[in-house]
Amino acid sequence: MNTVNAIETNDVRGNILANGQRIMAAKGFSAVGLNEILTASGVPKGSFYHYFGSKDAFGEALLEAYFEDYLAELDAILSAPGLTMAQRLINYWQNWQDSQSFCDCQGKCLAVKLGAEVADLSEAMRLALKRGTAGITGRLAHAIEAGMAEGSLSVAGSPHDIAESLYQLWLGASVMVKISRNTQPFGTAMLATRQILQLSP
Amino acid sequence: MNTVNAIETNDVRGNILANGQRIMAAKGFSAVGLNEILTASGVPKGSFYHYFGSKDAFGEALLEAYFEDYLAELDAILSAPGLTMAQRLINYWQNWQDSQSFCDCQGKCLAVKLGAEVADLSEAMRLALKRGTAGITGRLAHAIEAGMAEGSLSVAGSPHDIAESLYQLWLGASVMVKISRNTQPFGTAMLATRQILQLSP
DNA sequence: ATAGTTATAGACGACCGGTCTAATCAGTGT
DNA sequence: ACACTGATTAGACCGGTCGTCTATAACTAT
Repeated sequence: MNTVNAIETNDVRGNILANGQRIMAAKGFSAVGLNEILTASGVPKGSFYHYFGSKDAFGEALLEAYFEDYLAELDAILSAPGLTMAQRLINYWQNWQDSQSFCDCQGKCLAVKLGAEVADLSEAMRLALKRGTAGITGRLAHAIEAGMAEGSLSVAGSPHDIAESLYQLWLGASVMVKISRNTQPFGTAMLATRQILQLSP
Repeated sequence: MNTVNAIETNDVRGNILANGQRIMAAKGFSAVGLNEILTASGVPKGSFYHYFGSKDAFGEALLEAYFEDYLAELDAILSAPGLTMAQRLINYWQNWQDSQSFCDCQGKCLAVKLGAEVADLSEAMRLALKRGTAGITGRLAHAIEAGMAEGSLSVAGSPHDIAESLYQLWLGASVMVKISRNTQPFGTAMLATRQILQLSP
């Protein structure tokens, strides 16, 4: 017990998580076997249960690692210097659009890909998703509030409700992009977003 | 070849589809084996491949049957007598809300449950989803147009764009309901919907 | 009744899933 | 150099997967 949490993100563990994130963002949770992730990581099958208690626990860790990075990037976008809050928010959604348009519209957002599939499957993963998405909408709500204070945008209703509706909108738009294999849904989502934030189209 | 499409919806075939719909709406596509559906239907395994070519083809038939019923119900709601178009549209989303709040928020909408999971997995199922959702947004767009014509609502932008954004919003709200196990996201989605349709909250 | 088609029945194969135990490795203190 | 300890790996294990295949049953039509 000399290294309680010394190098918490062990090289191997982090590698498995990174590969799992990439592969499951493309194929889903149930459709992917541990074998695929482990061979892609160059890690033997037997090692898995040394790092994770089960596939469920692995999924939970996966989501937690994902949201940690995601929220860090969101924080960076929402505190970019020299911009109004309205511009920062638009940049966030612009960034969303870009990160979901890769390679046959497969995208890499785990909330989009795994949300509906996993919420009814694993309580641990559901709660990880709940924490992560709550972190996102909370930050968006603060940003909207700040934008109202500085006068760069205005909304009808509570900032938190608006933040949640906008997140729902973009979540749904991402699903539609997957279904239609076309980024056009992001266009209409952006129009609706600008309308709700009362920005010029 | 005496019964080309005589009793198209054979009792057995329809039974398999109905049970598959129920089970997959709860557990997803990849996580459910044919065995579970067939034993639930009281149909032996061997019969399956008489009615469906593969699990993929079954999924496609499942989605087609689902959207057929869905669109019929949507048509009924959007032509209910003695109501304005605005009221009919609100009824549609009220109905959506009710049909997704059952039993631990598992819902029964296959577009919500299977959309993200299946779009990257099977081209046939993806196209079935695309056709079905296009049917929904198309009807919503017409309804919005009619509502504008009769003066019961008004929107900023093209009715079709608005219809798509509203559908995206409710799709995302349904995912969030699954994640949070709470119907509150439907509340904010309804607020945003009324705002976009410029109806009194 | 009989021939021919349609549907049911379920065993079977090849494979892959997650899980667990036993062996191996690496590193430390002496 | 060596035993000891914990971290890591290897692979067996059992159950379930989809899909196939043959044999039987139920109809239909002549």
